[in-house]
Amino acid sequence: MDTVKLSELLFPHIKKLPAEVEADFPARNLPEGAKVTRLAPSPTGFMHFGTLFPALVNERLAHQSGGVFFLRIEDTDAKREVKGAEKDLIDTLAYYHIHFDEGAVMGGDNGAYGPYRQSHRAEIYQTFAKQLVAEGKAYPCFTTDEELEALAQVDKKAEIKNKDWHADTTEQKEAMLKLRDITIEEVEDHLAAGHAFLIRIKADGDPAKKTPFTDLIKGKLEVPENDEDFVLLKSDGIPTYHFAHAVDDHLMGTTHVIRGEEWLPSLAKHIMLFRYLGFKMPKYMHIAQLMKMEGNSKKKLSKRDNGAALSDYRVTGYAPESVIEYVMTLLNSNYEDWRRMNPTLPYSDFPFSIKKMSTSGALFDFDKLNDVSKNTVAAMSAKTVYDYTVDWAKSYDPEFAEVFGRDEAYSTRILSIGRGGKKPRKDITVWGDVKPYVSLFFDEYFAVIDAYPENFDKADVKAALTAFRDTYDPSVDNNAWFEGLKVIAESLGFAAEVKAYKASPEAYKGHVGDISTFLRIAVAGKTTSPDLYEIMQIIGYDRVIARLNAQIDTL
RNA sequence: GGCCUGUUGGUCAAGCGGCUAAGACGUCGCCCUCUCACGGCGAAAACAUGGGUUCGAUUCCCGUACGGGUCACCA
Repeated sequence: MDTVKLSELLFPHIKKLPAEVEADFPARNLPEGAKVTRLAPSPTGFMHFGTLFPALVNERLAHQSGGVFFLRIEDTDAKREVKGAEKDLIDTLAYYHIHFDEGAVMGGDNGAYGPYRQSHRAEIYQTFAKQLVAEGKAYPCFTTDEELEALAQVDKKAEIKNKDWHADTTEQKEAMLKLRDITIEEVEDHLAAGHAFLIRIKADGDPAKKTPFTDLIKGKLEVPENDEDFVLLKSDGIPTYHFAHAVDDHLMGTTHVIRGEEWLPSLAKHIMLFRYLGFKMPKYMHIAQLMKMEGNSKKKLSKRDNGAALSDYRVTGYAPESVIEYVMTLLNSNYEDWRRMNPTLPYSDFPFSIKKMSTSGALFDFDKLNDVSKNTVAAMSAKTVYDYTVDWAKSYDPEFAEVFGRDEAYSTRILSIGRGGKKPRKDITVWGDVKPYVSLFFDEYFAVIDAYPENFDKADVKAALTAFRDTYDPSVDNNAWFEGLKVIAESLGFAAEVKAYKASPEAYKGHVGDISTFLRIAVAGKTTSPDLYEIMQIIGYDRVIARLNAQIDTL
């Protein structure tokens, strides 16, 4: 068999030699230890939570080492491609502030190792495929799936669909092996008849033999050799994942391949490919999948699952920082300790360690995410929270966006209550929490929701509100203000100190805290609110008096 | 089913042959406190299982059980 002739027959249009292609992709000039990583998603669906894992690990490892992080779109399957998925991918990654040094950008490429969309690299793959055919390491296959299945008397598609796997029969194996025996004459006939063909690798492995392999996360593994003549080039001339991975990551100079552990079983194929092609293998890290609870068992978090779509987090109003922060806690077990020590540093200052990565899949935990988010938002400036909230509300609550965004200084002042310092308030988990929290500051939303406690005489409530109205001086400080409340309390037969009341409750009608509750209901509309003094300072004297009067009139 | 891989409290997770087996979230209790939100203290709660190896196993080895992944002209 003249394999060189065969390769010319199959790829007459490929004139370049592999060496010439190599010349177009020179080795990267990077300092010692710099890692080159990539995110290589396929545009077959919308970004989901799990995608953030490899994205962040790739990004951290590259940038932490002074290396390069690039985006490659693996659009090799036209059938499964989802319209808009690529845009969603690029937009979402930008929304989460995941920055690429090079790669696919909206409408084109940025970088010297492109094209970064695999659909645009057909000739590159074909150059290497041609070489493999010429070297007798790969061969054309004109047999269709249907013919193959008929030959082996199995319906592989049904098996896949029903998850009903059977060991390959000897008939199947023999049928597969026979495909290798195609002759030049047969190829010429097929080509003359215009038949489509695909390229298969001629596997020389023995699955009984194991190759030791070290994964940077999983540690030492045993990989059985590959004996499957898997497809390199599909009949449309576009490669499968395996072949594209080997060619691209070689040419693009990827030093570390970081991907989900679902790729582990394909490792044998990749080892074989790098060997056949004479490429040096990159280092591999297979990271565990994110799981969710389904009934009593863990399941892979898939695209359709509730909470899986990254866009959901945006809609619900989680800050991108919160989501990233949560992912970091899942990725590196010592991240939370570091965060406690460094509450204000950006997450990118964290010394990310491969060693601290979990080998098994974590279960998504909303409670934990919410807690992380609360802390993340609490550490933001009032201005940042304001900007995020208005921006979010514009899409999901336009009326509130208008009201809250009307006076930035005013709204920011509200958000400043209890912000900063050692023990900041943590009222906001998602942007949707802002509205109920701040509504009392806006006349369009203000309403007296809670009733006055029933164990008090309405007359006392009215007297307290009246006394406060008549003495309220917004110019005094918080302490003086509260002293004023105590005076009112005593004048109405309430204890000025809670302790005094508790010591002898029968001696008083109530205590100063009760007086403040009356006020709180009248001015804030409910029994729970941030610091009342601050509220009054912000809403202003006139509004305080108006609200008091409205209550005094109805009591 | 074959192959690969994993198993520490409800969840995440330290641990790397000798510990009263960290910590975080959640739950519960107490304290602080003019409400709320913080904050502080405390409680309940775990090494899947059976064999080895060893003076000694959560840690090393083998089996079992139970998870997970994968087995396409999908990635």
